[in-house]
Amino acid sequence: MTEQFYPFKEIEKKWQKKWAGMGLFKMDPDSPKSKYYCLMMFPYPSSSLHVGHGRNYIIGDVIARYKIMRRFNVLAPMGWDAFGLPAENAAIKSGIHPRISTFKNINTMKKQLYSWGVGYDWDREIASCLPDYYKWTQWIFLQLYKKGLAYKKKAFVNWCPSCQTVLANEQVIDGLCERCSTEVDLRSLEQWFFKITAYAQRLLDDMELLRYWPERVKLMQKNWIGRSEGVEIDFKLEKSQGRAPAFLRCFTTRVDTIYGATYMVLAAEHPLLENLIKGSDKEEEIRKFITEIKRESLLDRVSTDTEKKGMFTGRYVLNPVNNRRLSLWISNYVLMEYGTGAVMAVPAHDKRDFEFAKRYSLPIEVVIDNPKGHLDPAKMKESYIKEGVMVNSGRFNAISNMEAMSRIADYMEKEGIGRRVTHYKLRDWLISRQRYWGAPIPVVYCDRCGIQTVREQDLPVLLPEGVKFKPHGESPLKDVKDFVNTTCPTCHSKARREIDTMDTFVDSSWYFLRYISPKDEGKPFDKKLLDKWLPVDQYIGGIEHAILHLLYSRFIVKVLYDLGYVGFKEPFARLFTQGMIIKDGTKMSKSKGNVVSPDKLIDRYGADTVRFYTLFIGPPEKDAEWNDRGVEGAWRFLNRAWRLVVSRSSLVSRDSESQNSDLRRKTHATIKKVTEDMEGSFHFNTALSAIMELVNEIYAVTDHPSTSLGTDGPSLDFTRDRRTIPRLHSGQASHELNESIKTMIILLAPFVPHIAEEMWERIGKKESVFEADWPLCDEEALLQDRISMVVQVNGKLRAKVEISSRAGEEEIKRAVLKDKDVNKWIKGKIPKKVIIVKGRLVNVVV
RNA sequence: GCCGGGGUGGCGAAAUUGGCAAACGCACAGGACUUAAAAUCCUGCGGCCCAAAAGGUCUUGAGGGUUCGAGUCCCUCCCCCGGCACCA
Repeated sequence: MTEQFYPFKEIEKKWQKKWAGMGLFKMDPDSPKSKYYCLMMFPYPSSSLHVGHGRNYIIGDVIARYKIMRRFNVLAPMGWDAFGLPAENAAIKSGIHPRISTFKNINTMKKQLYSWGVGYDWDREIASCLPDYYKWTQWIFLQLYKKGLAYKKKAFVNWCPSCQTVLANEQVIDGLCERCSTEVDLRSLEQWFFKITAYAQRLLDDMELLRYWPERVKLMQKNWIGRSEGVEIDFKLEKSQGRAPAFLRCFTTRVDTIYGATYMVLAAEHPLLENLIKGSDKEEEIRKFITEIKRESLLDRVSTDTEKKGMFTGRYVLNPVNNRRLSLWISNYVLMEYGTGAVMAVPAHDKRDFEFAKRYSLPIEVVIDNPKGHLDPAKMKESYIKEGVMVNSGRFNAISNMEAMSRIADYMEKEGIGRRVTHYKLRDWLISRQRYWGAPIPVVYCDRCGIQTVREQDLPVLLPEGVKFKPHGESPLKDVKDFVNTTCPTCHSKARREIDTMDTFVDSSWYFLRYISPKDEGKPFDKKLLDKWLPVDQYIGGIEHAILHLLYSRFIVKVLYDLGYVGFKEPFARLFTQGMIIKDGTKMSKSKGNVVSPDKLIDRYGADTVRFYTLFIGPPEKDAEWNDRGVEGAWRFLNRAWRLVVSRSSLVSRDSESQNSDLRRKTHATIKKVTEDMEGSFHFNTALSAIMELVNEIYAVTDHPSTSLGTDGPSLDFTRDRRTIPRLHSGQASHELNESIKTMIILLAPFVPHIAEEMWERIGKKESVFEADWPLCDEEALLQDRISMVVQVNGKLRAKVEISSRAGEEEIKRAVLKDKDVNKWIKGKIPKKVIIVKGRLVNVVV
């Protein structure tokens, strides 16, 4: 008895072994071919992968395999983002060291990747938790420190009470911890920062180099960096004396509205506030109010829904353009983190100022009038923030507010009352973590010499093994005496080590550089090699890293560029962000219990079926709903293609000339479509559809026992099986049929590599299908003698006309106007116009 | 609130970028093969009118517009998803 279905188990094992043996994914450093660096975001080693994760690796594998077939020298490495909280949290519960659980997980995941048929150059594997890797993470810290880009300061930082550590701004989502969704506190702590703000402008400017990044990712980064241009203006304090400041500086992007300022507001954290209220008769009351605001949670503080509360300080400032006296307020709606912590309030033209003014009955003055209807402050229901004409603004009246914006700024700079400045929302990157499972920050504190960095030759600062994991608000490393107690690298007297570890995003901000020389013990990377291999040609990963990882990596590479370590400004030339796999309406997660494990599916249908379905489910950049029935369809198709090959020796087309040329046309149209999808959009779903159409066509032009000769004809493996197989009357397969089957196999290879290899072998090929030439589309084959043109009458589809493909416009027109269906609709009227779209359509207008 | 991305059959989705809407697949229905089932092969499969066929007619979130022709372009509006958000 022959197999009921294609024997995927043997096939997959066989070819996975062969690829490893032949070094299909080994990058050849001496190859003369052009390089292609195909990179997938390295995963965090969690317990196991589900089919949603699989999508990422399968997409990358398809691209890598395609590029191998196109004769590129492909680098497709894999590694592990192996430091991080989940392993440490598990350790707290189970007592098992994070290193052990991490490597156990790595092993599981590696097996899964292998069983998917996903290939990598495993000789280049890295894990960020290994000393030979984090040594260089620490080295990068030292380079930033030397450049003044790593610094320690006391600041209000985000603290997650559950994770017991600080978090970067980027790791706080809606005031909650990105990891555990616990509400984040603000704490004043001394912490290490990377000065990413020094690169804000360049991170913006260099987006020009990111032509092949998704627009939305660039927009998200732009938004996050949040550049805004405006004017800083000094407002003199009325009756300033004693320790009270002489003036208050505020920032505005709407300097055109300055004549409409009716009060000023300070943030509760404003550093000059203390001296302003001292001695005021309501000092106590104000102080109480300030404390109250400061106690508001971060969440409330930054929410637009939070009620605006304010209190008058009893003081006044003077508007420098018109000397108007403005009352000075404190409110929760002004934040110290942005601008100067002081805002000139223009209720007529700012939503928040309007709300506040209404609540505290502060004056509203219109200075930009609506050209569509005069604004009356007494009747306004909301602020007017659109463009308009300047009014009540002294010498700037009657011009457009857009023009006034630059003219007022000019005037202020000339008079020395204000100057143009640019602000960014981007904050410096807080990299200290009070946790164990991370790279130690290579810093030593000496009572005599102060902060000292560890010397490069003393790296790595090893993470000690014997540690109590339970967090207590400070790094668990604090309790490891052998670790903490050290000597000062400068004066050799007793000193203490920094006990915080680095944010794991530091590890992942440079890993793609290490793949180029992963075993180099003397340096983190080799500039010459790096400049050859970078930037990454294709980076593939999830959209969730649009800001965090992708922004940090860009920053670190720019720093390394400035230091002369690398010769490129951007790490990733092309970025592809794949969509999530959804199940039952939400993304797969263990806690929701909706994960689909690939292992069972691979066991039942084989890796190729799972790959096929994952790729066929929809365009890879979009989210897609997983449907187990769809897997069945992929399985059916692969068997259908398989039967074509195993019965091929007895397969012949019906002997018609025209069918042969139809088949050849379909074959070459498929080559064209698949190649376009591979080179352009990565829309593998349509590429696979096209191959399915080709298979359908092959079936259509061959005969089947059930419809023709029954049991006559050459016998073959499958005849005892009752299944219908395509087969011939007699004779041999036509050249066209052979070509189409061969083409089908090659085109399928990047997507379903195991079955493609086996089919390739079964049609008598000795070499691997990945060594075969990718077929070229013969444009000539696409041409047809006669084509069918669609005919519309007044834009409505009314007929189809068969005509020579070489027919000129006149000939087409004649043929169309002769057609009886067309005439039925023209009803003797004279055509006003006949529009001809060549090769496509004719529209007769009457 | 601002900025993106969407809305097409019962479902996943296609549509050479302004030219036959629904390719390809799933589900479903009918047929062939089978004692039977599974598998396989073939056929059908947006709505409405018509007994059926032929034919007609409507249909891409809603409404309007541009055009010989609109899923695709423009305007107004509704809904879903994502990002940012008292950012001055």
